[in-house]
Amino acid sequence: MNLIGFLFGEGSEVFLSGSNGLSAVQICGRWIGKRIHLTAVRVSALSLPYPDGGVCGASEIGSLWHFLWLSESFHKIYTLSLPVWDNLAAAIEPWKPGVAGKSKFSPLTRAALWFSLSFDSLSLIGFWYFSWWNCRPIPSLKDTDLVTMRAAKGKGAAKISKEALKPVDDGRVGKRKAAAADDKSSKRKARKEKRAKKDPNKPKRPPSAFFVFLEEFRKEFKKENPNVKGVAAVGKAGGDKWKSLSDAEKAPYEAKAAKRKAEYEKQMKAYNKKQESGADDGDEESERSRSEVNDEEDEASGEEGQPPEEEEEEEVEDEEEEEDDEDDD
DNA sequence: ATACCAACAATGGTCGAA
DNA sequence: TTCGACCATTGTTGGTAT
Repeated sequence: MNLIGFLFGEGSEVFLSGSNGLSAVQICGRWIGKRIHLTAVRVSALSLPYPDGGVCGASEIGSLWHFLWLSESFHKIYTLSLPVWDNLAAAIEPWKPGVAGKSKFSPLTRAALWFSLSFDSLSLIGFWYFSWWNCRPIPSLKDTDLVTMRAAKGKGAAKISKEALKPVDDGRVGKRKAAAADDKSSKRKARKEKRAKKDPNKPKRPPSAFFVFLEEFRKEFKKENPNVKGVAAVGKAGGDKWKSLSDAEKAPYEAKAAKRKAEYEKQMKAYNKKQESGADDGDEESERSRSEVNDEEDEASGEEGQPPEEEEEEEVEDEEEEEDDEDDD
């Protein structure tokens, strides 16, 4: 477990973050999302004042949490229902530091009390304590600050900014619309570059069940709406119709899609084989590929081709490196 | 190991750039 | 005139991040 960093809670939700910008973190084998992490960043970036004065950094909280973690009962905490928390909170309310006249114990005493409890109870109380502690409002910090903070860390800055600024309703449509609002020229450029290096011989991806359905739906739609020519309208209507279909109604399309997928995998197998043998030969490549184009169908149906004698890992690696370089842009 | 995200499959009219 | 991006949709895939 290397994620131990910082824990706090908010209502019934539980947040945990590593100290170094994890976008997804693991809690007892469960993965939680980036949104959670953002909130954690928000708090951890501020240094947390102890209720009794002094400042507690994320690493120190991490140590405390690490102890709690050792009890291996966090999963229980995570799944406990709210009433349990309410009861717990009420039970140790008098301990709450900062509540005038109610703080019976010094931090040291409190710690001793905690240690005297069973591990499970300790975890519960510890969790509640940190939750209460860290959930105070932070009105001065906005999502845009998170972007700045993350940008200062360098890696992953762009991603976080996107996430942070994403509208509450983050459906696919919104995402794509947001993307469309980006700098179009640069995007176009990037796409152009990518397409330029695309291999025209590479088999096209098979249609998903929805696309199989769309093939039929377009015909229907055309019949019913001969005047509507834009693809957007068909796409939208098709999407709506698809959502209204039952699983049983979708089944035949899914079956077709599965079939197409199987074909695609076959073709890809042949294609990859060809790529490998192409990389093998260097100068002979053009000659070979010419003959192989003719044999393509044969190859796709019956795999008789000889496997390459030696693996040309270097060449493959070079290709990968090139792609990586471009991706860096 | 897992989450997350962008790209990509098809379609045809429209528009801008070269 | 030609070429390519864009519009909209859902599901899948491959790559990347952690």
